Amino acid sequence: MTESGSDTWLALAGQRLSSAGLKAGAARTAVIELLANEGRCLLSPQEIATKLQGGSSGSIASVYRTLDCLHELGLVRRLDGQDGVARYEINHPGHVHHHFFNEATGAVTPFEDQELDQLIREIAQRLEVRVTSYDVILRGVNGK
Amino acid sequence: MTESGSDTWLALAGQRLSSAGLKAGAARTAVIELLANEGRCLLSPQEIATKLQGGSSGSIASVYRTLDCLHELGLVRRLDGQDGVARYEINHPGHVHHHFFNEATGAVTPFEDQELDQLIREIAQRLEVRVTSYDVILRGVNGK
DNA sequence: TTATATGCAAAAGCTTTGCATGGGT
DNA sequence: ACCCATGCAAAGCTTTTGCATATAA
Repeated sequence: MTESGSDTWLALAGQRLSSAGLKAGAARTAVIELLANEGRCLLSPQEIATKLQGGSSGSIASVYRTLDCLHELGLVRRLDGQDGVARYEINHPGHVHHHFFNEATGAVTPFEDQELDQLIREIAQRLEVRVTSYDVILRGVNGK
Repeated sequence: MTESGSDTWLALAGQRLSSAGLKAGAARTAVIELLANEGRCLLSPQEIATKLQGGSSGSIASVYRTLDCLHELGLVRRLDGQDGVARYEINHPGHVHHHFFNEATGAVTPFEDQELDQLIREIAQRLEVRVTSYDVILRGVNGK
């Protein structure tokens, strides 16, 4: 049985965190495990904190600190929503997806498109820049 | 002499605002004229307010209200930055551009790519959605 | 004259930070 | 032992809102 995406991400996270000289505390571990399980698409810090409220660990401050840290290490992607709330999702190397926001319902639909990713690489070449991250955000409504 | 882009936008803005039953006050007029002159690429509300401080009109509240209003009418585009600040630029119909953020310097480079815009239309079709707005955000550094 | 616009100040959020305590290695 | 992590509460920010006044049409 091949290793699941979550497991590889979890392993990568543990590796990078210890490489950075960081120690595994209860709150950060809880956030990371939550992300590994259900962090595939855009969770807000508040949502994460709420989901963690069952356990004894995971103050809102630690959630923010953990997300900051993971973002700096390239372990999560961050999207800043129009509602002034930042949302995060795990960053799977070589497995990018993008987002369609339904403005009528608020629903978010992730999608992939290799052609799009390829074209962006070409654009980066043309601009003579090295792109370390990118987002494609579509907004609209269903139908047609 | 052909009408400049700013003038067409200014005309369109006046038209849509009055169609919406809104009245032309000093503060909003000042913001709109500023945008027409130098609102091609990503200004923050604070920057706009500062540029307006010379005149007697343009409190920060009115700047926010004006931008909100223009955004609802589709007259400006809005991008939410990673620093928690929303930035606006005039929305030229049929003249989309996107943004490269240099993470080292903070500089923003706008770019256009018709192939990209076309591909996004195709993706919208595939997803069976009607896209009313979209952003492509590149981040990275110069070189290579 | 009536509905909208404006400015000020207060309020509302989200996010960050200081500090004392607890925990990993 | 030493350094990092955590929680709480306070502070910092951007943005929104209430309200009285001024102004466009």
